[in-house]
Amino acid sequence: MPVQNTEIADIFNKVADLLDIEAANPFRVAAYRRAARTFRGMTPNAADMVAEGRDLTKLAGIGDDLAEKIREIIETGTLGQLEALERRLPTGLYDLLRIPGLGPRKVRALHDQLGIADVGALKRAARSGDVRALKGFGRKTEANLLAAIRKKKWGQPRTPWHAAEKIVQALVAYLEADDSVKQVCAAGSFRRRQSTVGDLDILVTCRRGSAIMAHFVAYEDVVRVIARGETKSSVELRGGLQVDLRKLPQIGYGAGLHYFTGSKAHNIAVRKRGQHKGLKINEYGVFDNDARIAGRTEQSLYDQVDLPYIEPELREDRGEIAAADRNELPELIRLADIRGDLHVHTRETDGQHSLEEMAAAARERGYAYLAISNHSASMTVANGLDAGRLAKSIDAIDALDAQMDDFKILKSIEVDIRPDGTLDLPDEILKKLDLTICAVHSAFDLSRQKQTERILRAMDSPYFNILAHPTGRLLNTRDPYAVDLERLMEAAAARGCFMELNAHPDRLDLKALHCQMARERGVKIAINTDAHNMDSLDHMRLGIGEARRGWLEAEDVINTRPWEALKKMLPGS
DNA sequence: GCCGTTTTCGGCCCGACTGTTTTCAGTCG
Repeated sequence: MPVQNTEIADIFNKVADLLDIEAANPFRVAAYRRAARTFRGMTPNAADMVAEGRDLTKLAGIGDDLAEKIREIIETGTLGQLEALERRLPTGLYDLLRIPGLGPRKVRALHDQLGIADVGALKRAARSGDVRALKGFGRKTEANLLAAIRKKKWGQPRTPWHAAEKIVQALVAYLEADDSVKQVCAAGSFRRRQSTVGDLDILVTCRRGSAIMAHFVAYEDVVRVIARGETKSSVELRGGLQVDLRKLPQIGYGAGLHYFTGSKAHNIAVRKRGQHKGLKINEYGVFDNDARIAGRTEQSLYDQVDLPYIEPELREDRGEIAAADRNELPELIRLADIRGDLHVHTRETDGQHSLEEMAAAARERGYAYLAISNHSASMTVANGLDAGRLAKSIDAIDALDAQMDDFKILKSIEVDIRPDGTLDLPDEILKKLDLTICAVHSAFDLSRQKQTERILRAMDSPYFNILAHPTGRLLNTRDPYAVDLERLMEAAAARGCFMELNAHPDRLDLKALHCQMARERGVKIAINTDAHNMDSLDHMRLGIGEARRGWLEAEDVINTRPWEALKKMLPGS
């Protein structure tokens, strides 16, 4: 398998970490981190770009030197510079850097003066009181380090967006209950709708003399106050999530909201744009010399740098600023654009509710249609349907559908793609369906090439319509299987089939970056919930969030269309 | 190490809070 972009990013991040500890020029360190970020957020494979002879220095933050290092990584799988660094410094220092409160300077002091090379050694030194004796350290630092090690805080998994949303709702309601509070808003990666969030950034504006920080740290779920100041406080909640509260002046609310929404890369790009115009942009406003000229709203800030408003979901410095400059920002899809769900299960297999109940629940949500897509036979653990049971299910759907005049129930199946690339049910029964969802549920560990060929072969079937959860990832649980998505997308575009954005909170698969890739290649997406019960139909909004991060417009999504229009897009109709 | 609306050299985004400090470095976002 060719070297992946994420591997290049990892190597550059490691180089940056070790150079940082060696106290190299901080801008040199930043250059490696910026390059790492470029590769983590890029869809074309750098290895392919090199093979095609494309110029890597056209990429943001890549100059001659880094381009050469990228070529070395692609050819050898490693970087001599990193190996040299790792000969000088123990690799256990990577873990030390991840401990909150330890940055490159302190890690270096621990290593040089106490010979500490890993977390275990730090723990022993802190317990014996050696750490507090170092210049720049003290009793409190030592105690904080021990506490952090004990809680393994640095390895904590990120919180899924939907779990963060529950926490946000409760906390926002609590803050709003304080009479002095005027506005409350959750910013950060939560507002950008990232599928997982590392911490929460809550912003407030208050009346004069507010005691909001005291109110905040008194919240019942707070287990630890990390920092408490006039305008900023940080706490840890039960469950480990860190929440930062910032108090903003009303006059700079928009600038603060922009700043704390991020992403960091987007902010830097916008601020640089301001610099070119002689303006200073910070969390308090837009300043011309010392005069504030904008910042009450986000719009006023974008106005000053001659850009239209950019939706939070797009603020990743992945082309949105250039697109805004050309006035070519996408008009992002909204929940109200969705007309039906094409992937739900019933009690017939592993769902919790009946066909009638699921249809009624879909109708309640204002949908015009619902496709019943139960599992196929080889999913024995889910009581998958064989041809006989599917035929009966088809009759039941037809019977119920006949009773409805303003709602359509569609006959579908989530048919397994077998390891050899054949579909799990015969064509004779598949042809009786309105559409099919095709899915990989087994043999996740095939080589990248075999997995890709397996799915490509399945796509050859005239009854292949939608590829379900195309990478199989489960957030915080299972990595995506190895597959060449670019080839799959090219094939999907050529064969007129579609890819799913599975809105299940642990899947969100395709992820945003891949949605953007599909859009660029003209592959349309179906956003489906994979609901196994009525309530889960509401996961659609999670899918919409991910789709918006992936630049999708209503036009790019097939289930924004009336059924008659969608039907015409399916092969064979 | 990158990069150019003043630059091929000399800049590089910016501010709050903590802890260890008598005026600030380090960390964090």
